[in-house]
Amino acid sequence: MTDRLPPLTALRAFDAAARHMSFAKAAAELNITPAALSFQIKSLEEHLGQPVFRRLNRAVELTEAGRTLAPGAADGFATLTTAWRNTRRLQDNTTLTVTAGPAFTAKWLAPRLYDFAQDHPEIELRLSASLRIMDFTRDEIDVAIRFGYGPDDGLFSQRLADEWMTPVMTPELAKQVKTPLDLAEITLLHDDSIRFLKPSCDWAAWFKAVDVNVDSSHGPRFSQADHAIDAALTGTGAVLARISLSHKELYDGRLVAPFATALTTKAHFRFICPKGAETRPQIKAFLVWIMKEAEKTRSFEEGRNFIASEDIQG
Amino acid sequence: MTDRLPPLTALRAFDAAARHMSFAKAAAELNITPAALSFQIKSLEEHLGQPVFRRLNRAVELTEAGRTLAPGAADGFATLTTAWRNTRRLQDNTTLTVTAGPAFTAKWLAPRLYDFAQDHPEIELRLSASLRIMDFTRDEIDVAIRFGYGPDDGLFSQRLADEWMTPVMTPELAKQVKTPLDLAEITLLHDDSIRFLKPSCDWAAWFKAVDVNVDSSHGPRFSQADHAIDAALTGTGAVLARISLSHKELYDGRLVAPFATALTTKAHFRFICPKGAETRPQIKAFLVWIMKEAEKTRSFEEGRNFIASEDIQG
DNA sequence: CATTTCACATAAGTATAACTTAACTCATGC
DNA sequence: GCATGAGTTAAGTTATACTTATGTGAAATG
Repeated sequence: MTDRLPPLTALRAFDAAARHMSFAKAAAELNITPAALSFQIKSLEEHLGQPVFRRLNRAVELTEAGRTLAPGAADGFATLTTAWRNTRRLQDNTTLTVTAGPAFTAKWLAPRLYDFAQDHPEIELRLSASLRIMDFTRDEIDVAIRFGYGPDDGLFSQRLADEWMTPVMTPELAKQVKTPLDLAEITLLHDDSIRFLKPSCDWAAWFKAVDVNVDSSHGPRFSQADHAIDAALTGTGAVLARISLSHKELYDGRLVAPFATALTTKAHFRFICPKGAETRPQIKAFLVWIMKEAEKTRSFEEGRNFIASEDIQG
Repeated sequence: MTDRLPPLTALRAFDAAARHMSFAKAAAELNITPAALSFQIKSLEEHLGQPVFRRLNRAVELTEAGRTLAPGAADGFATLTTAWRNTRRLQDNTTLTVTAGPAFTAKWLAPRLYDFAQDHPEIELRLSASLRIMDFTRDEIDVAIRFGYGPDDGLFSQRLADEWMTPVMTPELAKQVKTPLDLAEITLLHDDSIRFLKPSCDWAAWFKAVDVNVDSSHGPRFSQADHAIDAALTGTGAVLARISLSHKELYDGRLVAPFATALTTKAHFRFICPKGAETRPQIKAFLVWIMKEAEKTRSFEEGRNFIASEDIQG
């Protein structure tokens, strides 16, 4: 009565047979003859002490034991296959898969993609926009860009930029807005994507920071930061925008940030990859490039009156 | 550049070596000589195209490739081992592991355990009380008893008893309670564990059913049904109890249900096991026994005035 | 109703992967 | 300076995995 695993080839043969529900197809998948596969199954059944397949005339069906074993076997081999493929992928220094949130992808990465391609024509950059936390072991991801607090234990983590927020709008709209109080007369766009931040960084906090009393509860709300900025780009209203996401638009002059007062947050963007992976050529190249780009964002910090969001509520 | 798996024995050798961080210990685990294990690792590295271990003088450490592969390999083999063990367990007809919620375990299964042991001394029954939905493939569970709506697709499912609810209390307390209105004078105990039921089955619903106006918002609240019943057993107050959980106490006379009006729900208790497993001797015996016991509960249905909870709100 | 066909089982033999024993390397520690 | 510990390598053996060839039984075919 050993609980140790049976011969692994037999288990793999069973997995293939159970997935195809056919010995012949399973044998084809494994590049062996049906006879060999038949023996493997038989061997497995001897180890188990009972059959896993019921042999019908022109088909096979799983016994209860087979049904018990099949899902776990499929799952186990799928895990092994994925891990193996991801390990092999390390040798591929021509592609780099980066995951980031939809907003950062749209407003930060995508506009700079061309720059990166110019600097590193040998690297094929793939973007995977998702809020889901990716698993480097399971998903085919090399690098993640994440916004929040950290720390990321067991991973290589590099702080890219502190985040701060200030009202932005189109230059046309800005003509109507000379003082913070004037914001009460125009539409306020709300970015709900950062509601998870502990000292909240919304319009209410900003108005407190400039010490004016404006009801900021009205106006459209956006669950994704980039949509709020897109709305502001149409001239609809002003949005309290994260600098990292609006930097490109500010630089190009399509948006302006007329007020010096900015809210700082403890959250920041981080570059994350598995420990040790930061030395792989394409990851190193990407890190160097993104750090350089993040540094450029600092130009807008000049002349700002920074107020920490955590100092406001007290 | 094949993405097919390397020799599985080599992968398993790597898994053991990575877990122990020692070739010698890994070899001991696999009952092979260190030399054999060394070859396995070498073979894996040849298949991969790069080393997975860095050989130091008196130790080994994982390379980046090794670190990428190790978690997936460990996970994969753990899955396979679990699946295999669970399949082997099918041949064990002497134990039976049943999972149910804490309340059902405490108030229904536990008091009847002795009966089952009397009927089936050859079966060792194990109870696993947990609200967590168990996975028959992963956890060492044969049978689950679940309360709710179903359906349970892909599983064998047998409805055990419809659930209905009526006020219960100690006989002493019941002397003070002649009409539903009298309930306003005593403490009402609230069972919050069934708040997930769609037409709610709380005191408010029951008072509506008997058409009296009593404020039922006060009184202690219990997140677990058995705790509410335990409180009622001390004479603290009355609880709107699920019949299945209070049946034993009603039968023994420690609680009474003075009112005919009862709320029926669409939820019910179900016996669940993997499809086909219902024919295994100990599972079949348990099913027959639990059905018989559930049938006994029906004796309290006589003379009740059943009102469906979904008819009340309208 | 005989015949073909399909899907798997079995027998016998072979290739190869897995393993063992034994000798080797090379730093570490007493 | 010699034993020790951890891993490597070489040579040879065993057992596993696989192949070819043939067998079986029931369903499909015409």
